[in-house]
Amino acid sequence: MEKHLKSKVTINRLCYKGLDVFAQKGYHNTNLNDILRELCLSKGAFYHHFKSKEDFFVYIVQNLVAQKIYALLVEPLSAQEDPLSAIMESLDKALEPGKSNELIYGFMLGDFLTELDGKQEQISAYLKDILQMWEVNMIGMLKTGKLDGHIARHIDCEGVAAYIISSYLGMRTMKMNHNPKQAKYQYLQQLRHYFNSLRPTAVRA
Amino acid sequence: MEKHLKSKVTINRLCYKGLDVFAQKGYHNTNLNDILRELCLSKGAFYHHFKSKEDFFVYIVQNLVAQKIYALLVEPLSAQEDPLSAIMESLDKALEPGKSNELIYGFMLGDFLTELDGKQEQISAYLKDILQMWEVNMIGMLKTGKLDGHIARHIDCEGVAAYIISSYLGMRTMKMNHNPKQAKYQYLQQLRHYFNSLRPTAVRA
DNA sequence: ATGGCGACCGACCCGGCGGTCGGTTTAAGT
DNA sequence: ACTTAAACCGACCGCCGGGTCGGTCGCCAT
Repeated sequence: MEKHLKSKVTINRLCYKGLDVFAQKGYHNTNLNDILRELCLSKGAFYHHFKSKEDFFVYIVQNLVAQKIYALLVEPLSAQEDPLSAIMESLDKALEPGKSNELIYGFMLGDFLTELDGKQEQISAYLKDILQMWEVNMIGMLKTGKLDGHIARHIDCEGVAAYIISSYLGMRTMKMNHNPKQAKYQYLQQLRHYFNSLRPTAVRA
Repeated sequence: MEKHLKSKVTINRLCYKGLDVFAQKGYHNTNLNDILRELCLSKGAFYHHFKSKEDFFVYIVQNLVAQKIYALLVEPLSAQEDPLSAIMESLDKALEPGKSNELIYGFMLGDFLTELDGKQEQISAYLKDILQMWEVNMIGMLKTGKLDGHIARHIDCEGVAAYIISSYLGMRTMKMNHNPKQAKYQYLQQLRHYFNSLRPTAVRA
């Protein structure tokens, strides 16, 4: 039974380190040797647990990334009655300069998609699935929010969700070097302006 | 003198095809052989004109991409007195499903940056320069627009510019597969809402 | 103890691709 | 006409990195 445990530990070490390196360098730029050297593991160990580099990556995406996205960005949307406040708060939290510095899960989704779309359709399908999970959930919340009077009736919820996610993903590309603190503040500030334009009282423009 | 001309023609063919392939497949995924085969040129021809793949790429970015960005997204900002209308119109035009289908120059800037940042600092510096040219220009226009009463006085122009560009870049990542017509419409619609929240009359929210 | 199997090792293979280099063609100068 | 150098050719190199494979070690069941 200790065998089984050791296996799990190794797989976990591989995945977390893999996520780290993939997030930093992208899929193609990452080579297994580097990961393995840092973990003091061999090629054999890797290919004992994973079928290929692609298999490895997909495993990471479907487990670590998807879970984190859900916990950070999807699930919190149901916490409040007002969807715009809920979105605001979830993004605020998601942009908190986290523990393992710079591992902002929403961002890397966009990065991977950008890199792999076109080529590697297989993989990007999984990535798109995750993004879509986020999107449809947000749309749903916006729609109920509209019924509850938190959002003006003429607003296109699909468009709003797409716009929010777009700005969130694009922010990473823009503000990579700058200090994250200020970038976050600026971003949330503008988002707040935008949200105000969606409120029922702010109709007529 | 015909020699010189022929050289220019070859360089042009290489660059346009290169831009095309780079935009589709990204920097690392693109290999020179493919480009050369399609153009019926040899390795020798390529390395006669360019020092390396990186040199080639930078040349394309600094010439074709930078010029196009300027013509499409920077220069039009000065065309109107109201910066928000000018930005709106420039993005509208930039998103027009263009001639050589799918060659949306603003997008590929973001794509390249996403792929190359971290690794390839050299190249991404050039990319960032172009983005920044766009950004500072937009900020300038917003500030004069504020003085002219087109924008509310409490608005943070830097934040607005960053937010606009972010949403523009991020939109590509999100809406890659969907029909561009609808995506464009949705995007511009939301941008309009956002812009309304920046107007002086729309203050108080 | 012993057989077996799962975890792991690391030398090796091999294809792809960036880059090189000696050679050939062709246009331009004299 | 002869030279010169440019544009261009394409076989070749060498490295890098994903993937393979025969082998070792040690836990566990019988």
